[in-house]
Amino acid sequence: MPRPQLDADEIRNSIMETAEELIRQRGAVDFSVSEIATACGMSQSNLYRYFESKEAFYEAMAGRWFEELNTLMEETIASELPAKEKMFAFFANRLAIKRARFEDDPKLFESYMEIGHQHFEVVRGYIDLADHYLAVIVAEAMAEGHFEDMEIDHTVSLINLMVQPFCNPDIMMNMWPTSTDDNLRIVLDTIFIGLKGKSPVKLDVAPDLRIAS
Amino acid sequence: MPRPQLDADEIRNSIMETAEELIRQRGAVDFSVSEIATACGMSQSNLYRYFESKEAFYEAMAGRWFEELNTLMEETIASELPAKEKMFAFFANRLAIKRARFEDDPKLFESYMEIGHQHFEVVRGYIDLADHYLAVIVAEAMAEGHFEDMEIDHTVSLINLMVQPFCNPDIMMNMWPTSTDDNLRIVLDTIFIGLKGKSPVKLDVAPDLRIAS
Amino acid sequence: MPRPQLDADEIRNSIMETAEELIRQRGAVDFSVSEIATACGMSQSNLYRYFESKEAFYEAMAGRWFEELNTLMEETIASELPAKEKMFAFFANRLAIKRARFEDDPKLFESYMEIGHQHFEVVRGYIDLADHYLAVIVAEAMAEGHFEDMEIDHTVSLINLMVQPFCNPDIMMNMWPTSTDDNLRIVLDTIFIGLKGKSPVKLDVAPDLRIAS
Amino acid sequence: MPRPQLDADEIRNSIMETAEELIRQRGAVDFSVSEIATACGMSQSNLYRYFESKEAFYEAMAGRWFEELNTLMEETIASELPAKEKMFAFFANRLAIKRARFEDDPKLFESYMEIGHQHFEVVRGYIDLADHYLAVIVAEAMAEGHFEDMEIDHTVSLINLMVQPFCNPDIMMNMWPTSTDDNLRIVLDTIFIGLKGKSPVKLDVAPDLRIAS
DNA sequence: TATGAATGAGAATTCATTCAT
DNA sequence: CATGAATGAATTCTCATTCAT
Repeated sequence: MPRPQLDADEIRNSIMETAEELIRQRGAVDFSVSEIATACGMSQSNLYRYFESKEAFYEAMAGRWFEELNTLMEETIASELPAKEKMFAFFANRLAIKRARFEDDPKLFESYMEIGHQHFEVVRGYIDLADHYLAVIVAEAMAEGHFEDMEIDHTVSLINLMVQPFCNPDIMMNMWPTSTDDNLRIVLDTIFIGLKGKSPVKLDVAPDLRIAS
Repeated sequence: MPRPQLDADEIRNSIMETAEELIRQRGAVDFSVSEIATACGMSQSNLYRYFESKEAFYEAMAGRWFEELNTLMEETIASELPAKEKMFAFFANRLAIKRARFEDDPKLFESYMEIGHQHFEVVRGYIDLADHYLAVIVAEAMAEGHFEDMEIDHTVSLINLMVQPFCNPDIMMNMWPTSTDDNLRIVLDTIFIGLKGKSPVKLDVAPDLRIAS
Repeated sequence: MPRPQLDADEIRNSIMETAEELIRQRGAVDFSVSEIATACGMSQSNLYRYFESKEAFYEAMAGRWFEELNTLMEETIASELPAKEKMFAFFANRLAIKRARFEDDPKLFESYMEIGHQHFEVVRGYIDLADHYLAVIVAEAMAEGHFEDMEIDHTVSLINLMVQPFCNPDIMMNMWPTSTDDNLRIVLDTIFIGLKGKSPVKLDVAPDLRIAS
Repeated sequence: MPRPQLDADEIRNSIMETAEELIRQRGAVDFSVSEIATACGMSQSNLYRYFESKEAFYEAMAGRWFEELNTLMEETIASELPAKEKMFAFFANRLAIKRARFEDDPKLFESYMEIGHQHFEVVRGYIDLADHYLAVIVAEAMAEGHFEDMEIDHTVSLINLMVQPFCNPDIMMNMWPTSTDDNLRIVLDTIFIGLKGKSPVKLDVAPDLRIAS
């Protein structure tokens, strides 16, 4: 009578939780498989039952970071908001989560950043996905008459640039009090008002961060 | 007749230059002592004549990054400018150097960042020193009547916060076009005008980054 | 009511058949218990119900190779043929099987050779047994008047030597078209005619392989 | 004053000699780097100073086996003999060496065979080289009027086939007394006399091993 | 001053094997 | 009868570091 293998995922998760605990204590740099295994109270070899390789483990850890964010993005995209509100939600929802995480444990937050830097493919995947979704929203916005005379890719990349402080955790970490919902709204307002096809170039020169009261 | 030991320093330097070259080519992650040694055309063991350990080597590399910046800070501090101008110089001078370095070789710049992350004690030392110098300037400013009713530590940390985009290379790397002299001046103006003891708290909410055209 | 334990043997057999399939696909080198288990659609641990160890499994595989050959040898020995015919049958019967196997799947054949090399004890057992049987036949032949003045051991080993290309699969693999029934008969004829006690040494020089059209 | 690094090759050699000793004692299967290292009285890590990897070590061992044989082949090729004599020398010279080695230590011989099986690329290289040289000789023979109406590749492969028992150590090991100079000469005679373009196909069927008195 | 030689600790990974269920 | 979980020993390989010369 085979035991249910349902726990596999649970164990995987509990391993990752333990690993998080480890990270909380000693940072994310350079821990060895055996260290994690010990922390989990199991043998190295057994860890390999749950993660194909150390690399895979790190990927899973990175994935874990993005799980909730991904769900949120998808939900936002699926919602029926008008384009501008959808875009706001798109950024604000995720901002809220990141902020919460940071406030919960800044050091852990930073450690996840580090993992992200070291396993950038995973991050890159998330970024690409987010870019894709943003493009979808921008397309909707265009259908509603916004961003006239602009090309969609150009628009997406400009928005991405201006919105960095509310997206990019590296920056957020350093500019914490600035990365607020309020400022996000101001930036998006500016974008929706100001971004037209006439003078896209000016923006590279102009104050791309006219973040205001 | 023992030659002056100055050679040692020269060699140390040339090693570090070679290492920089290496980093330029292949990033800063994970190079081994033997790799550096080979690049320098010497034996691993000989490297140990010049650096006590790999750790020490990295520290020296990190220190190297700050050398010029440190000198500049000291010179600025020693100068006879009025407090506000001194503070501007204090930040602008270093900003100029960092900008130059970044423009010279962005990848190398990033690699140094990485080294900095991994050997944060060195960075921390520099930051603490900069904080100290900033405190000195703030004290001078106070003596001149600025920042009335503010405590010095609080003032220093608030200034630090607002001035991040012109200081913190991690942020600079991401917000390159924004981290300009002009914007720096605007920020400092704002600080000198706005920073008074009455409502320090407001700043967390208020536009801490009124960076303008 | 315990079912007859015969099942066990059946399963053992089906495992080995699956293993053979595996070998057909990817050679015999270095497969792991878990690989076999997966191929058999069962757990590693369950394999241990049927084979005490990996070693035992390989032994069984090697044994499998010899099973049919062993039976054949025994039958031939038990038969009532005159010694010379019996000896011919002794070699020709097995040659036929090996040839059939080789022609059926040369790669599998080679893989079994490999297993044989790596688990030579099993092979050795078979060889010793064959030697023993050959000795029996030689004894019968002597009783019939052949090989006069020869010592039985010497005779056996000389015959063995000359008969290698029809016995030793390593050689057969390389000299396939030569290892025919016809040539076998010629060799045996030569042996029965030529092998007398007077000048056993001559054979080292003389035509030990007068294999002819 | 740097110590001479001349010894590197010597050490490499002495390691291989020790390894040979090891092989003599316990066969060639599956020894680990650490086992060799221990036998050599050095640390595993130090072995890596002399061989880039275990694979490289095995390759060197295999290469070692062929060194002398390669030299001999080259010398023979360079010699001024008539084609037929050159071909005889080509095979006989190497046969002599292999025979000597076998007689010196049959078990070691067998172990080298095993290494060869497991690192066939090296062996393959040698075989290809030998094929190439044989082709050169055959070309010379053709220039002298032999093998008329035959294609060179076909001729080479036919010769290779017939000459196996004097070339292929796997076979030699099993047919030791047969793989003599005398028989080699007979085979080559047969080849030079019999191998003509008229009926190349017949040979596959016909007595390719008419090794005679 | 500089070298080559050598090492020991530790890395990831694999695998045969055991055992409670 | 069969499973999944777990392990421990082994393997190859890397690397910072030391030391006699």
